Amino acid sequence: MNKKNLTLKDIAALSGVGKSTVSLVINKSPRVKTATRERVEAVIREYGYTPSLTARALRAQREKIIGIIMTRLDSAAENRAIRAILAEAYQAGYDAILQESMLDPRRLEEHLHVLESRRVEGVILFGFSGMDDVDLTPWQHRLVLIARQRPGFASVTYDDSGAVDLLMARLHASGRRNVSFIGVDEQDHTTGRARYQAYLAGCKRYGFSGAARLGDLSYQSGFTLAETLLDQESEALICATDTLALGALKSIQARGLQVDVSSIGSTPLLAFLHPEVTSVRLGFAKAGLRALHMLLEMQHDKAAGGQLVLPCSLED
Amino acid sequence: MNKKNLTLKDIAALSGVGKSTVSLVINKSPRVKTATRERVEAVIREYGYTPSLTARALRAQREKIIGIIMTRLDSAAENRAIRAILAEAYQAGYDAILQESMLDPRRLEEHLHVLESRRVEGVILFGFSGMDDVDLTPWQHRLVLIARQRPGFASVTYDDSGAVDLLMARLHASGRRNVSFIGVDEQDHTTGRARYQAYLAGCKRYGFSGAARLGDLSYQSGFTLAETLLDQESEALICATDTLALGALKSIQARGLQVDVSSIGSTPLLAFLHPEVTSVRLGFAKAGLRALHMLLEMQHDKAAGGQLVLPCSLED
DNA sequence: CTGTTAGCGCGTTCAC
DNA sequence: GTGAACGCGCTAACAG
Repeated sequence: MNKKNLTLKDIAALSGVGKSTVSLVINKSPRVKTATRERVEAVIREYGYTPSLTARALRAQREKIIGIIMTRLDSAAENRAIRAILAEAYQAGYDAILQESMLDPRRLEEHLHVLESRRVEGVILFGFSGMDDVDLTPWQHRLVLIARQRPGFASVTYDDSGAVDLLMARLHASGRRNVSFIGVDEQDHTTGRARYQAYLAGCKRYGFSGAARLGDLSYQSGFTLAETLLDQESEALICATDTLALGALKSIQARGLQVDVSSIGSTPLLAFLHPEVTSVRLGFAKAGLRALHMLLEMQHDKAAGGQLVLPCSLED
Repeated sequence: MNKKNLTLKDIAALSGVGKSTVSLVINKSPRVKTATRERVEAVIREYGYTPSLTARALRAQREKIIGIIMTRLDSAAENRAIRAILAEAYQAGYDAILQESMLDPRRLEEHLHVLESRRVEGVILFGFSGMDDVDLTPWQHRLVLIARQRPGFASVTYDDSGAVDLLMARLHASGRRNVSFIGVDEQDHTTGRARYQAYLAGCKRYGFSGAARLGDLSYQSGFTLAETLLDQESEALICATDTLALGALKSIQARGLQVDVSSIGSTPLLAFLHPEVTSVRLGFAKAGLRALHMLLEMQHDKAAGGQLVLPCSLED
């Protein structure tokens, strides 16, 4: 009853041919007589045989698997990137092993080790601040970083300062003078420092007044910071992420303030709850796609890769 | 330079012993002289050798991999379950291949086929309405369904009607008489029909008046339905999911209605944005955990499994 | 041109 | 502590 997994050899016996003939049939080699092919195919269908990718991988010295290490499963941004990656990888015949680093370098190391054991062909790694000490050298030519750069490594990054610039320019154009900012601690080099510094630079350039507060990535943080940062005088607020914006907007709404809020991420949820908010699209899905493409190219050409900075945009 | 993957054989040669000795060392067999063991271990460390799980799996006839097929990567509920599963699976030495069905039975079939090729040990499948025609027989003893039952299959389901009952009882206790409902089309048997029917039954039991509207799972739908369903007279509203509640609350807030809203899911986001809302915890994380445990037990004991219905709760 | 035999890839296991 | 067989599919070389 428990139809134990059939093997190529079994199929060969059942259809009265040699192992290799079955293999040829499976791999659609034209060098098999049609009659034979059909007989073998019939047997395969009848017994529901599926060749073992494990054996194939062993033989081919090549697992068609990639590892994806995200920081957090519930990051909306990474989610969108992953979705694009999974779909595309699937098309290319790859499967993905998913892991979560939880921003913990130790966990990252462990995960990389597992992926090494599995002989995955490549890794897509969502970078985070604490990972700078992790040695990625063994992966140099089969790893693509997302959201973070490292010399000598392929990467796809978002245009953090460009995104802030877009928002600042827009506020300048609409005549704002007072522009505040809610962001993330500068220990986070991208979402944190880069966006904050871009804000500071923009203030100088456009002559904006306004204050800034930095916290963590949670909406709670957005709320708390907004509470102390904003008052009746506040004209405009830029949030480093949509999540922060969601928190800040709660405070704004509760106090009935009139503030022009804009943020970065362009999450569907934010667009739904607060359509009046301008949010920059960083291109998460595209980032995932490009990262995967890079990775696949790097298989064939070690020189491929490079550091791609994705353009951001305001349009829908 | 390209330190190609070393094999057990290489290590054996480098340390001047036989393949099997290296294998014994790796597997911590006590039958190796300490001196030899240390020499081999030194070589392994020096060259950074990692045994191939692929080869091991082929030999052992057993891949320590499970497949997880979720409906949508961005489902907060599934996300929480997955997170629990990944962490626990990792502890047990398993890795997970993740796939997204997008509620499409065809995609589900394809994914199962891939998992079959990979010879995964088991599958955790997040059920959905359109999947009834998909033949799961070959997976009968190595698959656990979540959020959906099927005769003869192991499953972990949420207590849909129990959750609604909790909310209805609470409203009854606080003296409500007019209770409306926003749900999901009955084609969805669990989130849709079960919760809706529980609402109808509750109305009869407690003598509630109130109307209901069904739509899809989006917050847009929640909003739209609330717009037509609620008015100044509305006392209380039950939403089949937190997402719907989020949509409905937007309408409620915009119109300044006073409605006691409750829902099912207990998402952190909802708790943050609308702490006044009562939301039932269905136990997503626990569901994931239990599903994984079932699956692992089923490896050893075909008879394990069964249909577990998770209790829901109101407390934090 | 069609199909078979043999050996590989890599870690495990068992008899010697 | 070791060689050899094994698990499964691929493929070069070879026979009909």
